[in-house]
Amino acid sequence: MARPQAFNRQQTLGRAIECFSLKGYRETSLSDLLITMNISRSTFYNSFGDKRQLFELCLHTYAQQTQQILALTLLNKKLKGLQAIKQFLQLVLLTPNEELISRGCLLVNTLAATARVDDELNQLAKQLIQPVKLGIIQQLAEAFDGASSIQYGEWLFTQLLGWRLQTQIGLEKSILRQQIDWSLQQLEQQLEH
Amino acid sequence: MARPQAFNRQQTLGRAIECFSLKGYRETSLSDLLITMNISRSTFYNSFGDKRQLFELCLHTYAQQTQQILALTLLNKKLKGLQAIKQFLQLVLLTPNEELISRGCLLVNTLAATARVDDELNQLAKQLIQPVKLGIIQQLAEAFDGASSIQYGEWLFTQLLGWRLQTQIGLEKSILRQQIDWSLQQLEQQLEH
DNA sequence: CCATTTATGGAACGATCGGTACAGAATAAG
DNA sequence: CTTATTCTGTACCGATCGTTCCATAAATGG
Repeated sequence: MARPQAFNRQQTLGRAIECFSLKGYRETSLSDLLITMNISRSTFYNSFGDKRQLFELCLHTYAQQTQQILALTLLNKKLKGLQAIKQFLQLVLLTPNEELISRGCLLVNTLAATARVDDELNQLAKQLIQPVKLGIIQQLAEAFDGASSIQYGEWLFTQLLGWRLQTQIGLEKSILRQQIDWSLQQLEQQLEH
Repeated sequence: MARPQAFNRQQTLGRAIECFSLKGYRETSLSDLLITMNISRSTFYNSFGDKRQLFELCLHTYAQQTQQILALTLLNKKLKGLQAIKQFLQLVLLTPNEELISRGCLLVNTLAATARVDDELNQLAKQLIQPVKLGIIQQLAEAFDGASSIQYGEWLFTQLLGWRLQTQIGLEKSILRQQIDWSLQQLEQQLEH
């Protein structure tokens, strides 16, 4: 009865996520988005509301994808304790796609960029990244008592933020892998005592 | 023979650093700067060139201040090895000034904000923060062999980036102190072996 | 053909950005 | 006083920003 939608919404949204991950919310102009998403100005506003609505949609979508990686590793139950965490970190930080690495994490980038600039987006990003921290803590709870798992989880989460920043700056992959191994090795030593 | 400069250049520059530390280079508008620095538009351009020149001056000035903290702790030689590093981290991350903490580090903020957006500023920030990493490595060299001190230094530097981001997001000071202690404790354990 | 919906292109909007130009008042030393 | 320099206020520039509107073409089903 009517003309069907010509573009793939999922794919177009993915391109927007790439765009925002590269430059962040403010630094990404509408022109950047239109070119990357390959749609017209009119179609953009008809299909995604406006720039901010699209960005929030990207945050939610990206967070959902991250949640899936969490489910594949931490909540898998096939990998035990620290081994699951190591695989999660490697999967998230050492993805074979070179661009994915240098592009950084949309949530962490947004956290850093919106602090004291855009409270609303900052709160949203903080909320959406919470499951990652909780997932790590929950996984650590298999090996440590409650207090320790929280402490070690927060400690690992801090390092995750640092690694995310390092990948953006261009730390060599081999060193990154080395650091991940070493950090988890420290936790393993705590297990033995 | 002529009218003297009315404003304190050092102090005005310090306010500009606060401004840029809060919002970053791009998000800080000229109006923000003029209000915070409390000078007129004309004086601004007469005394500091333009926005970018001022920002680069701020980066250099801030780096120099950081260098002084480095000199007071790491290069002091009164504090040995890990103890000096711990004091440096505490001094840099747990400064009593509440605003200083939540404001974050100008260099790290710039590193994160300019990646893939402004290569020139990114390179400059990367170059100016290098002495911090090297200082840590150099200090570690008192206790470890060359390869290990580099590895552990890079590891600590990554965590420094993470802690910087956490302070921006609002991690509790007590937890931050706890994490610093624990990370250095891990290094001490390496010493005993 | 008609109606409906999706697409596109272009023009224009107000706002803000960084930066410039200029006229004039203030403060110094000769 | 004159001269030199510093400051301020204001008006303006071109560029870019996100956004809205409108006219119109394209693709579907009845």
